[in-house]
Parts: sequence; structure tokens; C-alpha cells
Amino acid sequence: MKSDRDRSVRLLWEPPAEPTRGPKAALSQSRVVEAAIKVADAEGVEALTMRRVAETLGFTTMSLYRHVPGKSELLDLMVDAVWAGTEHTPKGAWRAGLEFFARQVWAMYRAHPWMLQLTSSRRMPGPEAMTRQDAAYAVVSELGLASEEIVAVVTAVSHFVHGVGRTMADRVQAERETGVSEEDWWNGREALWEHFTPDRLPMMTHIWNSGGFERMLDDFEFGLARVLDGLAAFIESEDRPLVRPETCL
Amino acid sequence: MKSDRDRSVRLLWEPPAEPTRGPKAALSQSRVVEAAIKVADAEGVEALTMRRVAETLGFTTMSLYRHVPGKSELLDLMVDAVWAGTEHTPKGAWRAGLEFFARQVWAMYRAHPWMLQLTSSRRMPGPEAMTRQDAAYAVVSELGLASEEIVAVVTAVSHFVHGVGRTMADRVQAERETGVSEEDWWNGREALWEHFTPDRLPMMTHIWNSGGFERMLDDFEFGLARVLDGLAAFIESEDRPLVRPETCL
DNA sequence: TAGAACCGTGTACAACGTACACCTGGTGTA
DNA sequence: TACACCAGGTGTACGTTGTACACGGTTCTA
Repeated sequence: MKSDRDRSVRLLWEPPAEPTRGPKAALSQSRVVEAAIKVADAEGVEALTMRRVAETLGFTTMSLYRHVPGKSELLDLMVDAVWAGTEHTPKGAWRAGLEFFARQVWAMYRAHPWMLQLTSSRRMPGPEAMTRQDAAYAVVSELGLASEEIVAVVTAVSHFVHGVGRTMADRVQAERETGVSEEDWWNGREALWEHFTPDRLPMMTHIWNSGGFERMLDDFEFGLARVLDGLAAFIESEDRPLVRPETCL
Repeated sequence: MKSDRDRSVRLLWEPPAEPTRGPKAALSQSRVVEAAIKVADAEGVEALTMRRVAETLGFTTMSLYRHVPGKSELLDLMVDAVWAGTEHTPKGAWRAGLEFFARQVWAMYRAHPWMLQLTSSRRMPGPEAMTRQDAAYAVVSELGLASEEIVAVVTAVSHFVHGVGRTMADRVQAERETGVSEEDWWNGREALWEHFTPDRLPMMTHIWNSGGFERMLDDFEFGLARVLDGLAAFIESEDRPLVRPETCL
């Protein structure tokens, strides 16, 4: 599971030419990556083993290593392949743009919840991911913000989507593993609810009794609107610290 | 690694009495949990193996299973033990209260980054975590919001802190694993930077050149202020959908 | 046509959680 | 006091993981 990260860079940013010698390859890197994505989609990242990927392709485990240096690099490639399936944020109004970006990322996480489990701060970013990131920066670049503020604004949105996404991904994973829906599972935890008494947890029992856990608002929609409102207040405020070394664009 | 969740409930909410028969136990559940937390703090959750915990305690691996049913339950106990070390949100103004809550959770995540890797939607909540959650709900309960809105407001803050936290936790983990700081590591990725050209990534190179990635704002402080601003706009708005079946308190 | 380059296979190893059988030491009951 | 029983701690063993390594077959180049 060790990984030479510069090898990942070459893998992602400088796809190698096809070899001229040797037998025709029955397998290819893209087929391996696609198969791995399918496995992760259907069975979760914890079921994503080299053996399992090879099995779905009808090859032996070790044959994968002819096309992918190791599992870590395979994960890098999967992540960038999924990013490739998202749309770039179009130029335009900052708020519409950030909302577009957030919804693209959200849709991506919903389609491939395992993406959220593959975010390490050292995972090598690929070109597809980076161009999307660049477009997101671009949409807030004409507001007279300092460049570190541009970064902070986009990052705030990302952190929020990331947070909601993880909760969603955890639920999806748990539902697949147990075969029981979130609601059914928690409803079955009578041994737990016995301890939810008004003296110990007054607010939770009150919210429960008034149905607040049944009529839940959409976490993503509610939160996104609040985050964008908060950013609007920041962007439109006049007393924003004006000590900005340079404005961007 | 399988787990009987009702057993976890009993473990967390109904700590068993000490047995009267048999030899005096040299080990205890709390010692196992404490040792496990120390291992996770120092070496990360990926180094948290039953063998490693036993080793630090000077016992054999299997001795742990006399005090803890399995690894999954040990994780449940670790999580609740860490929550026990945080302060309850005091009653008072909603904004100060939510900020207090966010900072408590943030401090907890900073001290124990592995907590963020143990959040599954089916992980059994313990009494310590739940009373903190209850106090957070309480602080927004006197604003005339519907109970599902109370949940949504607290959840929005949680998602944000969770998102920032994961990024931080990933960085801490990577720094421990590689022994190289985030900054040094990325600075060493020259093979990657070669591909960051203005034609491919115009905004990123511009932000880079104007120092926007060096003078980064504090993600937590910046984002928290925006989220609270956004929630304030929601709470104080007059045209908030008034079709609220019941208000809370 | 010889040889190099490349593809796919099979075997093997260390680390993981933990089931199971075992011995040992202490307590409650007869 | 005798003894049955129960709980604590140990040692062994199994299945699963990623992947190193050696091998044999295939196809293009010199």
C-alpha cells in the first residue's frame, strides 16, 4: 500500500503512450479503473479489493498490477475519473456559480459516496479535479476580494458540502452493509430509546415528541442556503477588512 | 469485527456491575479504553489494533476481550469517553451558544482527530455525546422555530465543523505517517507543479503568484463566522415560511 | 531468426480481528 | 473446610488483505 507519489503524478498528468512491443494487452488501465469504480459504487470502498476487481474483470489479481502500479494509485485514478464526469462551473454571478459548483460536487458524492472516503490531504490531485477547482475560484474572482479571500470563500462551501456528504455517505454505506434502511434500523433500537428520558435528554425527547425528527428538512438545501447567505453578507459588507495587499483581477 | 449493537447499548448506557467471583482483574474496561485512546492519539486510528493496545498495556491481545466484547464496541466506548471530556453548551443567546458548541467540537476534533474517522451513521451514540447534543438543541430552542428547524440549524453547524475537521484530521494523519509537514510535502511535489500552467489552470496560478495560498485565512474561523451569519439571516428573517405546524417552547 | 519487452499467472508472506480451547486463581455454597 | 464454578489471562489457528517475486507465453524489433 506504499506509494511513490511522483509516480502518481506521471500517471495522472502524463498518461504513458502504448507500448509497441509485447503481446496485445487484453486488459487496460481504463478498464481496470472503470471496473474498480463499478465495484465501489455497488459494494462500497471497503469491498474494493484487488481480488474483487480482478474477479469482475475475469482476470487474476496480479494481472491488475500490469496496468496500475498499486492500489493507492488506482484510487487516485478512480477519483480523477469521477471528477471528469462533472461539469465545470460556468462564468457568471458568484452566487449562482458557487451554488452550481456545490450542486455538482453534491451530485458527484451522491453517485459515488466512496469519493468521500478517499480524501486524504496527500491524495494526488489529477487534472480533471483541478480544472473544476479552478473554475470555482474563477467565479468569485471578480468581486474585488483578496486572493486568500477567494480561496476562503470556495473552501467554506467545499467544507460544508464535504460535511453533509460524509453523513450521507455513511448512511448509504450502512444501509448496504446491513440491508436495513436508516429509519428502520434506528426504529429497531428500542434498547437505546429506553434511555432517552426527559430528565436526561429534555430537548431531544421534546423534539422527538413534536415530530421534529420525522419532518426533517433537507440538510443539503437548508445548509447550502445558509452558507451562501453568510458568504453574501461577507462579500457585500463594506467594513470587510480593507487591508488587502492586492485584489485579484 | 461484527457487532451486536444492542450489546453496545448496554455497554454504553448500563455499565455492568463488577463480578463478585473469580480472580481480581488486573485489567479493566476503562484502562483498555484509555490505552486505546492514547494509541489513537499518538499513532492514529489505523495503528489502533488490538495487538497494539494490548502491547502498551503489557498484556496479551486476547486479554482485552475479557473487558471489551470486540473492536467495534471498543470504538464506541472511546468515542463516548472523548465526548465526556467536553463541556456542555450553557444556556444563553443562540449565537454565542452555537459558537461555543462549534468550538467545543472543534477542540475535541483537534485533540483527537481520529474521532472523525469513527463516525458511521450506525455507531451507537453514548450518553455523554447525547447530553452535549441535547444542550446544543436547547440553546436554539427559544427562538420560535419549529422543532425540525431547530434540528436543521444545529445540524448545519455540525456539518460545517465536520467538514473542516476532516480536512484537518487528514492533514494530521498524513503528517504523522510521512513525517513531513503539509507545506514541505507539497513544496516537494515539483513534478506536480510543472503541470500548473496558466493556460490549464489560470486562476490557480494567479492565486499562487499573488500569494493567496501562503496567506491562507483560518478555515474554521472564517467558515464558522459565515455559517453563523447565514443562520442569523434565517433566524431573524420575517418571511421565514410561517407554516410551522408547531413551534417549540 | 534471436532477443528484448511485455502480458498474465501462481505462490508466498506479514498483518489484521477474533474464535476456541486451555490453565489458573479466587469466591460462594454445601 | 471442601468443592464446584466462574472469571481472567494465554496460545494457537484461520481467513482476508495488499503485493513481492519468479515464471512461461506472446509479439515486435534488430
